[in-house]
Amino acid sequence: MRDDDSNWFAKWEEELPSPEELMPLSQTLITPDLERAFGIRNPNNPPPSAPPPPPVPSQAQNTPSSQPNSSAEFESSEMGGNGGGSGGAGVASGGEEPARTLKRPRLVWTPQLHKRFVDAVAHLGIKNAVPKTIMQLMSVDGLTRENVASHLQKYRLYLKRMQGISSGGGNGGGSGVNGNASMAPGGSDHDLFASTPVPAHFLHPGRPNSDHFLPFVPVTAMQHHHHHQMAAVVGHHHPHPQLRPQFFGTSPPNGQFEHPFLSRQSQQPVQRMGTPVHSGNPVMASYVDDLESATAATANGRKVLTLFPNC
DNA sequence: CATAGAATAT
DNA sequence: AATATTCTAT
Repeated sequence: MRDDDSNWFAKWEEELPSPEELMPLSQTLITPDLERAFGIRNPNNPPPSAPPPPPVPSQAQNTPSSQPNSSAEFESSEMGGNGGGSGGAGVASGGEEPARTLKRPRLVWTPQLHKRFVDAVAHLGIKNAVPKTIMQLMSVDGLTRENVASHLQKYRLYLKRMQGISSGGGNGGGSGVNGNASMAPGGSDHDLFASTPVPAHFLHPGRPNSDHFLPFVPVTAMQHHHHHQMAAVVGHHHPHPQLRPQFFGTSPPNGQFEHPFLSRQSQQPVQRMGTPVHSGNPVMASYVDDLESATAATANGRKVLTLFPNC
């Protein structure tokens, strides 16, 4: 009589690991608005018709005022009970913040994004589930290793907590929002983590098992029509040459197929945005920061970037 | 030197 | 509380 939790589990697994479904994990954090604002385009998400050239001030050297204001076009996603909302668009204005050292808004992990995260981890296996790999597998443009690492850290704590209590976590259902706040002693990420079921192997430390599923499928599909904006965020501010998993599939010029995740991407000075900040550092390309569809309200002046509205 | 992980800061 | 940033170990 205690196997009722195996249900949601199986269900979850069923719809989860479809490599083919996962492969095209190419979501972008950059919203169309952002693309327009920056004059950048997503090779994956080319607009059907040529959009009118927005009065983009073209990159102006390092003008601090180049702060992309958040012109958030709220998706008007109806959320249950959201009263209020973000009504006003805060035109930040004001002062010119030193755009130098642009700081990117905090990434908001939505259930969808988290799902991708968990899926990636599940496919990689705990052993290979390291930030970098996860990040690559997720293929979420804009997502950084640091973002994933931070989330991973917290996720691990969550898992530990669950192991401690062994009771579940069940939520599952999954259908949408659930006002379930369930257990978790002293926990708090309920809603988020609980939204996504946890793979069994995660809870079992010692498990000789395991091969998970197949290795991977040769990524070839990348042009699928799926307008699903995943999330948007990020910029960069660190002297860390981040790689940009934008085009993964496509036959490698090497003629050799390699696992996308294992592929050594090293640092590719991919300069793709229309922000040729030539302030002296050709490698420093800060980009994207703005938000759209946001429900995140500001809390304190801290600009928050929110991901997709809801599922 | 780069990355993972924990610790710490915001 | 949720993320980011920093520090340390590998």
